[in-house]
Amino acid sequence: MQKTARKTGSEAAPVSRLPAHETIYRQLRALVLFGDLAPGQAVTIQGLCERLGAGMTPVREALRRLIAEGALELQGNRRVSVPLLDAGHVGELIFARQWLDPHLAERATARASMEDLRALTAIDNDLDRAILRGDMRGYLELNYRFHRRIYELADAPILADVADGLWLRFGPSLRVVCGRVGTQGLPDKHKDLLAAMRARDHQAAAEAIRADVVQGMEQVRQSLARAVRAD
Amino acid sequence: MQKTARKTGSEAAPVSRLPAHETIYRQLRALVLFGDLAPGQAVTIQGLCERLGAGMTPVREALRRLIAEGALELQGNRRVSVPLLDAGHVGELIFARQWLDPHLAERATARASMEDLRALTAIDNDLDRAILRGDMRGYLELNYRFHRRIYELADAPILADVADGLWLRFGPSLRVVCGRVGTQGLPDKHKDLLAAMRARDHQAAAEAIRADVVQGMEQVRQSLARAVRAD
DNA sequence: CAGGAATAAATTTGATCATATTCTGGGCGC
DNA sequence: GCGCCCAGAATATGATCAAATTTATTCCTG
Repeated sequence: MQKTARKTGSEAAPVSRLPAHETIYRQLRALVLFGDLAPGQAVTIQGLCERLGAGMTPVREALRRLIAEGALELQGNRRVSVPLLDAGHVGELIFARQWLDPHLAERATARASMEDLRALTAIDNDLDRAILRGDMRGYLELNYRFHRRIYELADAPILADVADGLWLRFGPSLRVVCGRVGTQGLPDKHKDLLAAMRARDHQAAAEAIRADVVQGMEQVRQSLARAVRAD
Repeated sequence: MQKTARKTGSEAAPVSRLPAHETIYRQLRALVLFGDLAPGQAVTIQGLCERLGAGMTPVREALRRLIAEGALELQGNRRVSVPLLDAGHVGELIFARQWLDPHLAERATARASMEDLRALTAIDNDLDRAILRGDMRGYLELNYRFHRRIYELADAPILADVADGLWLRFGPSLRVVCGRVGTQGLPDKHKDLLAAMRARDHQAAAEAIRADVVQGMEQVRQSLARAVRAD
């Protein structure tokens, strides 16, 4: 996906060659995905222009993109905000991921090279360290990268796109859960998944990822129900 | 061009107050969905500005949105084109719809009012007339509206969004199929589905929609394989 | 006279455009 | 064939216009 096709051997400035709307998009996406923007929070175009130090055209384009992906929503009249999920929405996300993630994990199990598995294991080890460190942001990023890597390995671009889009929808709420529970309370099934992938056991891989997804998403659902009750 | 609304006391123009980027998006979306743009065809911003009689900022925003939804793709350099599907992509779409559409149909069956069912039946009757008339564009639009209505009735906004996004991806190719086969060669299972929904038979509704989806998508896959062979 | 609701000014924010700048790709001369 | 240059297209800016929310005022009622 790197479009830094220079014919010169050394690339001194690979990042500045990216269009501004692309870099803005990535920054904004990270802001949503890792919870720097809270659910329900309103975002303004001009506020983002100042915050990210950019003109308004690139910001507007990035916003349209995020809105189309469901990461942001425009409420009634032209205002943009981070979506607030209710129990029904989380139920939809659970249903979707419970079907999508196992399928992609099966495909990834069939296709992953030893090198891929090593890289995946390395991410998971970093993830464990982030948990022990109590580094919530690191946990969120590495957990995302772990699942994202599996999507990429599945070699199914459309389904991977869909799965990736789902992450953008519950990212902000996941951050809220971590804020309540702490990183300790979020065990995962990554070890089971990695073992199954190494053994090329499709069935076990699908079951491991299903358990991981359900566990994490149910925690989001319950945390959300608790928030409503406390309201 | 629709700026006919004055700020005079009487509010006579409720609809024309839509932003330009929104109307541009809808026009462009229809262009993609109903095959006025062929797969592989390149689109230029300035060309669209002239074609739709709009400034370039709204066009750019609409394009970003369509690209994010997978309806268009930007190839390495900054050119934008209608995606060309291969067999693998169609396989992914079949897999996704085979799971998503039955689920949404089940939910719609549980929730649809008699009024909803009458409206759905009316759409299907119009669809039949379009087929008899040999009106391909009408067929494509009404078939889409039929399925789209079911998504809406399911009361699952996120899953409906995902399903809707899938349509944007195979819309152009569906048009190509119709161009080869003609409207006669595309029977559907809508009658079975409507009967099942009237009887509130979830199981039968899911099965009917599954058959409809598989039948239609397999035709796309085969037509596409034939195109490759002829290439 | 006080409280409140409706209305009108003001400010904030979004939408659009015209234009300047940068980048890509192709043609021409060497 | 290789490199330079030019046309065309995309990107990005800031100004300007319009809409919506907020704030302030006023008038009516109890």
